[in-house]
Amino acid sequence: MRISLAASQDEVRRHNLATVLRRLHLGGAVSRSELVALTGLNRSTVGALVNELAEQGLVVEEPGASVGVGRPSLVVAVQPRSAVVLAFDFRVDRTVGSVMGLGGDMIERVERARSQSASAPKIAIQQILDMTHELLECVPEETIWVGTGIGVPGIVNAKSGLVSQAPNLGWVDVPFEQLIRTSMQEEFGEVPPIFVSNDADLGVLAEHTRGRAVAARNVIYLSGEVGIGGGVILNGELMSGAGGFGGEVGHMVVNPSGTKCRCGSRGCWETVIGRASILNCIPDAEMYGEVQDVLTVVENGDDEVQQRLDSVGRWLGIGLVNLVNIFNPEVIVLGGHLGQIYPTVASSVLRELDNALRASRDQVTVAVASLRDDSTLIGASESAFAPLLNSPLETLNESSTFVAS
Amino acid sequence: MRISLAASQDEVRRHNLATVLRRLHLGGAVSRSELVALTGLNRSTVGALVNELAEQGLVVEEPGASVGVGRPSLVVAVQPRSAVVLAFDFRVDRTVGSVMGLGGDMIERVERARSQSASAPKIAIQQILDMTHELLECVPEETIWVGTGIGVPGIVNAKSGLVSQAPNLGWVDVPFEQLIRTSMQEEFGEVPPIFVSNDADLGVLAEHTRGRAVAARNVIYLSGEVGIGGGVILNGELMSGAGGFGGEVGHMVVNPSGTKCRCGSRGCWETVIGRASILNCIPDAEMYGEVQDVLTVVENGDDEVQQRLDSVGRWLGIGLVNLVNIFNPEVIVLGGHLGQIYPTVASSVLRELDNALRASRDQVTVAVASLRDDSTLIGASESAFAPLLNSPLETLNESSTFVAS
DNA sequence: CACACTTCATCAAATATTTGAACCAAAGGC
DNA sequence: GCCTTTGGTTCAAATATTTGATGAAGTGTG
Repeated sequence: MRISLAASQDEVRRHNLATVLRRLHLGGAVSRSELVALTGLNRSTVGALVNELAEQGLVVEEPGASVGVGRPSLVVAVQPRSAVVLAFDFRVDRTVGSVMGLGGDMIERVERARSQSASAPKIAIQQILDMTHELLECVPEETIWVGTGIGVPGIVNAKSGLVSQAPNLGWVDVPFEQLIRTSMQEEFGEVPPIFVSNDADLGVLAEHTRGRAVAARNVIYLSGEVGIGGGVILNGELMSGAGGFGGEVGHMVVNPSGTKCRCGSRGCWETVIGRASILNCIPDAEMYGEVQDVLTVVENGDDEVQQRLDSVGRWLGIGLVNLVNIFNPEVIVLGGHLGQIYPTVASSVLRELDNALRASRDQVTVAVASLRDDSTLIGASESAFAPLLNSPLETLNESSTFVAS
Repeated sequence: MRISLAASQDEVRRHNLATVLRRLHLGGAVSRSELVALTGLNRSTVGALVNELAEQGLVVEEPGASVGVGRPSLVVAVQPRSAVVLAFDFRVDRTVGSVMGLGGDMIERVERARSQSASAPKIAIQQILDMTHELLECVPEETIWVGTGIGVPGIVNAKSGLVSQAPNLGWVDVPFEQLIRTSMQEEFGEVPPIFVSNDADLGVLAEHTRGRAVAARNVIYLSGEVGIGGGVILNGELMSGAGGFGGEVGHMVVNPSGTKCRCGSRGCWETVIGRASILNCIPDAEMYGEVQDVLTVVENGDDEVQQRLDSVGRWLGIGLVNLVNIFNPEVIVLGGHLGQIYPTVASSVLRELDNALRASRDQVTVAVASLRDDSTLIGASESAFAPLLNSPLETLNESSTFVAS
């Protein structure tokens, strides 16, 4: 039987160091004395920890402005250019890439279109390599590259980096992480770890750490891209499931007598609230239209289209009832086209939501993603920062060879 | 913003002590050297930890049988009578109570029937008090009573012990924990902590710690009592949600055009796989029949009833598809009447289950609860042992006044 | 039956980390 | 200009794990 590993003394040090660095990365600059209050540690200990992080170049200390009587406390902040990650949001029609500094600074952001036919892994990887070159040039010297995070719209085993299924890309069992790693190694030599994850999982991570759901510990994020992806955070931790495939709420069956879904099942949620369902609200829009077109028509007072859109809203609500009953979350964050249409259909959604069990219904809020188009991108960067935030010294040591440019 | 509390040295000690005791409680007796291997700690450290637990009377050491060359290692085992908990499974038609010793020993088990009309909290509490008297008499002197766990078929906030809704009992917003505590205090003086939880949450806890799903870290338990309850363990931890109301999968809508559910919604899973759906497979059974009656009819070769039961099986499968897609669990454990009918309808269930996403489908196993009728009871005892297993010394100290009898 | 060999428990010393107190530095208030 | 308050620094004390040495308790072999 497995047993949670026992802790030793260096574990304590590592944990405390990680706690301090994570606080600075997520919450921004704070004074030393606030750190003392937040961590519950002794002044001396906090001092030692901050000094260690400062020696590593990860943080800087500056005299703070005096707020009242007494000696002003030193304000400690992360050094955004000390360690960076590369983040990619690999979408169906384009790839977005960025360099993010410690603390969440977006140092550079580039976007490259990609025709739907050019989704073959080989081409995809070449594109990412090109962008990597471009992005790394924006990083000052001496900066350490600690990792790369990539979001993919498909079913991904985050541990192995294997993309099991990505219907919108036409991928099946693509060992994406491995492919990227070998290509990068050919080009750059040894590279820091690469993390491939489901886009919605990264979306919820981002909205939880820097978006609409920072205050909540139980969050559901729904990505409306082409299909419907889902990411779930429970008790502050990303839900992954046995193989990292958890959270595929788009293929929750809400209407067993409904239309066939490409997953093989019938009446999946995706079939009634996916992008196509919204475009279908106006005639002939399915192939070329945009979600915004539908919203414009509604704004112009077309009652029939409004009613069709409300129907989508009702289905959205029906699925949300299930999620609320199952997860009892504090916040449900809607991204992509779901976030776009929500203001218009909110009343329909909320009316359905009242069918949820009262106790859970009372605790939940439905909201639109506040990071907008960058949820996945930011989540990707957070996933790549995770090792550094979990064990700063060790990760820095291992990554110290990856000095950018 | 919240921050995970930093660790100090005594935290380490507490954690290691807890690790060792938990291993002994869950996995039974092991030699000291095996503990060294399991925990990764040093021989000396393990020795010190075991000694401390032995001083507290929680464990005993005995010379082990020699298995090969070399000095035989001491075998360390829990002292089942050192610390006990009371566990109650509060059902619709009866209450089951037991005293459990450390290590999971069932020292005594009693059962009291209760007419459905006698479910008023006042009567319920009197029954529990009576049983408490009876159970405590079975405990040797000097034994420390560290807590009481109670499973209730309803929506419970485990933190506050408030039963928000328990339709089968007719309860709404009953502060069960508080009521029991005050009554117990009147009778016994100060008493150790009382934990009230949802019955299915305790079911999954039990099957995960001592039942069908010990090897898995992602488990779903479905209790088929009157309605359908659900308990979920993710990454080894019980999923609770924001208010402890999570896991109510019985009210997942699987058929929006279906029949009205008593929760107010329409087409909940409970309406198609609840006890009533099964009894409805044979005529006039709804009010007085037993699930076993239906199975007997099927065994006798009644094709029509078999087909009706298969239909229930299909609905079971449809809901499981959702759960598999959403949670990606390793094991789904069926309890209560769902466990009873499963052998008969397995093929129907599994056929539907093939509609789940392949990656998740391949990883999941459907099984019948191995603890049978005692899942909730055993889970209740584990919930009451939790504080002791998390911080042995502190809990023992606080509980030391509650010497049984 | 004695001796070598293996494995394990125990003890003292070493190491590492947090804690707490004393002391000093820096600001505001009177 | 002095006092009070707040906070950083330094150093000894306390505590937990690890290391290494030593002896104990078995098996196996000649």
